[in-house]
Amino acid sequence: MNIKEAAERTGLSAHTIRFYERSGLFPKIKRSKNGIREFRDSDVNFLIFMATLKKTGMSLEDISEFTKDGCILERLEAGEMPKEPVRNRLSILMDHRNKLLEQQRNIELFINAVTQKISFYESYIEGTDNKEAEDFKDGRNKV
Amino acid sequence: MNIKEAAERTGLSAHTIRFYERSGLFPKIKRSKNGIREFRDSDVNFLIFMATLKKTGMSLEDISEFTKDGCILERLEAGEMPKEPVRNRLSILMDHRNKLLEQQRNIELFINAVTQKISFYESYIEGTDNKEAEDFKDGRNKV
DNA sequence: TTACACCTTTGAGTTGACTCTAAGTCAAGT
DNA sequence: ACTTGACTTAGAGTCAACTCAAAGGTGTAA
Repeated sequence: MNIKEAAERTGLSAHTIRFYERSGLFPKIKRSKNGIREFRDSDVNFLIFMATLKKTGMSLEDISEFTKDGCILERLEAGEMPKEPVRNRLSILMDHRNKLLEQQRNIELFINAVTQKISFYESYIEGTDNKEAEDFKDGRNKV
Repeated sequence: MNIKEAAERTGLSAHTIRFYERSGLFPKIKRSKNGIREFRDSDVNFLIFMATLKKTGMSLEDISEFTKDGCILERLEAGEMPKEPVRNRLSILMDHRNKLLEQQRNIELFINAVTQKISFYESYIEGTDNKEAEDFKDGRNKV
């Protein structure tokens, strides 16, 4: 498929995909004889995974560290993959998973904080008294 | 307290705090007679709340929309706060909470995806067979 | 009094991540 | 043959969010 369809499927713009390739964020895409990129399903899946790494806060630099050894799976299946790059990927992914778990905890805490603030403002607008809101006003949250 | 201590307590740099004030991200901090910012605990709490909004993905622009009516609580207590700005804050917070809930769902999905990839790479390194890893290799994840 | 460690300002520089422009190629349709 | 709409490149431009620099003020301590 061409870059336009790949863009549609990944939710990235064609511009962005070219920019990513130039920046070494993923292995070079195969070209047709006139130099046009021909995306396979697996390329698109790779892009989608990268985009998800991105969405969950990984920097492009870290992503290119992750992808620098190219498409590992094909070589794994061919039995010609050294273990070192695989270990490298593994440690990047494990670090990222730890970050995600922390993010998950933070989000939960913050949802609670926001919910408290919401119920405080709500009770003000409704003119009702609200125990939670009163607690909230104890000076730790003068906003 | 001075800006240095406020920086330590909030985890922001003094530079960043000045930059935030300049950008209208929070109500101007009171100054001593020689123009030095004097932070109260409530200012620091406000900053921490803002920093958390930031950490959970709110843009500075949206944060300043949130804070543009200044320190509401003081005026609420004095009974001199119109309801409109409170409604405005409420709707910003509710939008943000929705985003957070979505983020929470996405992170969970992605933790699962990463965990699968991790167990695939692990089983490769250990040279063991792994049903999950085999499923994973079905062509949807050629990475 | 001199040194030091703070503080202040404005404006410029940096970084990351796009996003677009200009100038051009190529293939298919009318 | 010509138009249309894809594609290509290198390099420039944009935007958010800092981050720093220069030049100077203030207050305490030896």
